[in-house]
Amino acid sequence: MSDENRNPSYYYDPFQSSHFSSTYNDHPYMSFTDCLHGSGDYNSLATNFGLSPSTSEVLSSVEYGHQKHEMGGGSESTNHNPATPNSSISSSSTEAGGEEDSSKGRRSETQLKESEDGGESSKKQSKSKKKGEKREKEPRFAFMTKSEVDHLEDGYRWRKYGQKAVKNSPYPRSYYRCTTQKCTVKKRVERSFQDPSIVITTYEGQHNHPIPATLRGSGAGMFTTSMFASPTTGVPGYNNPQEMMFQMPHMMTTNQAGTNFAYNPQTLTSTHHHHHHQQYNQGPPDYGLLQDIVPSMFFKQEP
DNA sequence: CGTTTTTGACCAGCGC
DNA sequence: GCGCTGGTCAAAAACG
Repeated sequence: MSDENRNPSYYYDPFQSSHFSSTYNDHPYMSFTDCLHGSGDYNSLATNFGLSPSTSEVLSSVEYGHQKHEMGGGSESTNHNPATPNSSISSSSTEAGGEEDSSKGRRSETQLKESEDGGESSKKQSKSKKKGEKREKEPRFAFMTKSEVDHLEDGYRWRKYGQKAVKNSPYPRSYYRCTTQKCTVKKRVERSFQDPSIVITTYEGQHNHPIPATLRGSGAGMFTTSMFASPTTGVPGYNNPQEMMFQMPHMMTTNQAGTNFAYNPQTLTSTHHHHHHQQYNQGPPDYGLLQDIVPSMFFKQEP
């Protein structure tokens, strides 16, 4: 049931409201139209990105788990004039229940606390990781999308392994896992508790396998993206979600030829062009959609 | 019949 | 230590 209600709403809401306030757990959250916690890795990110647009529009995204860039000067004065008045989303955000949560300036330690079993309890069959080997905190990446469907289609196969209710939110959060056995990538999907039209997708980990050739020429998953190297320079300690946000795009931050705000869906289909043998993380990778999408919302201003 | 979803139980971390 | 919250497991159900 539930066919793919592709409801591509092209809404662009670059930092409109700037008061980021909540902190979900330790994950920095953003306000309505802004962003929220993020995670994931570049590969998956890009890959996933490739398909998101087809289903809906990405509003913003965040990534952390790698090195930290100090953007400084972020300044919360996001009064950057919404270039697009259509940001209907934000309009409602004005009140939307007036829930801004306690904007506790708590520092968000973006750490994936996943400690494994503490001590060998009696049970604990599955997961034979008892070697004191801690779970590695893999990078995560999250982005917001305006979509009617919770689960966005990407080129990968996911198996839902859990669902939990989100506090203060009528919408539950779903946990997915890549069906590929070697793949440890997890995906978390939830709908914004303030803007039901927005879904928040969070990827965690990186795919160690190619995208299943399930979708035939549908325009999904064409990014093999092995670009972007992951420096992993220690764990970041963001203080403000803002910082985090600006950080995420650091991959394309390099300069992005001029922050073009054009997020043409067509880019999607015309991405497979450069098919050389250079599959290394180095070199000028084609950012593909990322270039179109991300920058538009992340670079509201220039340093 | 294999696979995915559903769903409650379970577990780990944090705050009190 | 207890209770809350978030995340995962796993058995059964649902799905193809």
